[in-house]
Amino acid sequence: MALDSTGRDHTEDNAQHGNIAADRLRSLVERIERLEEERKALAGDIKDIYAEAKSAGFDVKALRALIALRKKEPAEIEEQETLLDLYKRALGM
Amino acid sequence: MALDSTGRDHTEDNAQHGNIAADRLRSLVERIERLEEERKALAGDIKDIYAEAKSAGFDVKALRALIALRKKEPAEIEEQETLLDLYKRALGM
Amino acid sequence: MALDSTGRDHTEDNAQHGNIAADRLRSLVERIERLEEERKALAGDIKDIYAEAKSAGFDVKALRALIALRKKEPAEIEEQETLLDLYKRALGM
Amino acid sequence: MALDSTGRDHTEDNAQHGNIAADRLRSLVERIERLEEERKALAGDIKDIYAEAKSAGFDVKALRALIALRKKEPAEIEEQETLLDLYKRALGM
DNA sequence: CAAGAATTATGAACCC
DNA sequence: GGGTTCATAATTCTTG
Repeated sequence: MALDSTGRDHTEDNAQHGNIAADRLRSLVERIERLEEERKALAGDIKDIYAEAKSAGFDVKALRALIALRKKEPAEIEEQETLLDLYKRALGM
Repeated sequence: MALDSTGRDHTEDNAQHGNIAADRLRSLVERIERLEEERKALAGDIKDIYAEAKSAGFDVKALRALIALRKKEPAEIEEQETLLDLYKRALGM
Repeated sequence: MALDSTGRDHTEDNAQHGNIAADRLRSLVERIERLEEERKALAGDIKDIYAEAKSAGFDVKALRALIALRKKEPAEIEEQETLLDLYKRALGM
Repeated sequence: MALDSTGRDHTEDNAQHGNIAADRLRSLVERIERLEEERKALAGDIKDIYAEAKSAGFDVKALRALIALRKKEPAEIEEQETLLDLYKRALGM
C-alpha cells in the first residue's frame, strides 16, 4: 500500500523507506500529466480540422453529427434494437 | 410479464389480451415523461436562482462549491482534505 | 453587489447593514437546496417507475432508449437533417 | 467552398468536379476519426494509471484533486478559497 | 467489490 | 465580450 489517511505507510518494508510512497506518487502524477498533455494536443488538432472544414464551407454542426453517427451506428445495430423496435411499434411510433 | 425479445407475451392470461402490455407500456412512458418534464422545470428554476445570485454580485462558482460542501458529511470533507494535504506535502507543494 | 473577494460590501447603503448580503446569500442557498431536494425526489419517483417496469417484464435499457428517442426525434427533424443526409450520401452511407 | 444546404457546389471550377467536395469531406472525416481514436487510447492509458494508483493504495479521488490543483493558477486557487470561506462564514459554517 | 451506465458539473466554443 | 449551448469529464449508483 501507500500513504493512507493517517500519513503512515503500512507496507511491508516501506516503513523503512518513507520516501518510497512519495516517489511512487510523483511518478504516477508525472505520467498522468504527460498523457493529459498529449491528449490536450490531440484535442487541439481535432479542433483545427473542424476549423479547416468550416473555412472550406462545411457545416461544422452537421459534420459533428456525422462523426457521432458513424461512431454510434455499429453499437446500435446490437441486440437492443429488436426490443426498441418492439416498444416503438407498441406505441404506434 | 410483458413483451420480451421474441415479441411474444408469456404472461398467464395476457396471451389473450395482446394489447395489455402495450397499454401498460404506454402508461409507464407517459408517467416517466411527465415526471421528467417536472424535473426539467425544476432545473430551470435552479438555473434562474444562480443567475439571480450572479446579478446580485455573488460568485456563482464559489456558490456552487458552497452548496456542494453542505451536501457532504463533515467527516468526508475532513478525510479528503487530509489526504490531499498529505499528497501535496509528498510532492513538496 | 454583494460580498466580494475582500469581504467588503460596496453596495450603496448595505455598508450600514453588513448582514444584508449574508441574509441574501442564506436565502439563495435555501431556495436552491429546496429545489434540489424536490428534484431529487422526482428522480426517485422516476427510478421507482423504471423498477416497476422491470418487475412487469420490460427491458429497462430498451425503455430508456425509447424515452430518449421520443425526446430527441422532434429536434432532429429540424434543419440540420438535410445537411447530414447530404454528407452521408457524399460518403456513401 | 463545399457542399451547401442545396447540395449544389458553387465553387469556381468544382462544378466540373462534383466529387471534389465529397473527397474533401471524406478526408476530413478520416483525419478526425483517426485523431479521436488516438485520443480515446490516451484516455484509456490515463484510466489505467489511476487503476494502478488505486491498487497501490492511493486514494483516487484525492489524487484527481491533486492533479486538478496543479493545473490551476495559484492566484485562482487563492481567489476561490477566499470566496468560499467568506460565504461559509456568512452562513455561520 | 468491481464494472458499467446515467446523471451531473465543468469547461470550451459559437453566436449575438 | 457575455451568454448560451454543446461536449467532455467525473462522480455516483446500480447491477452482476
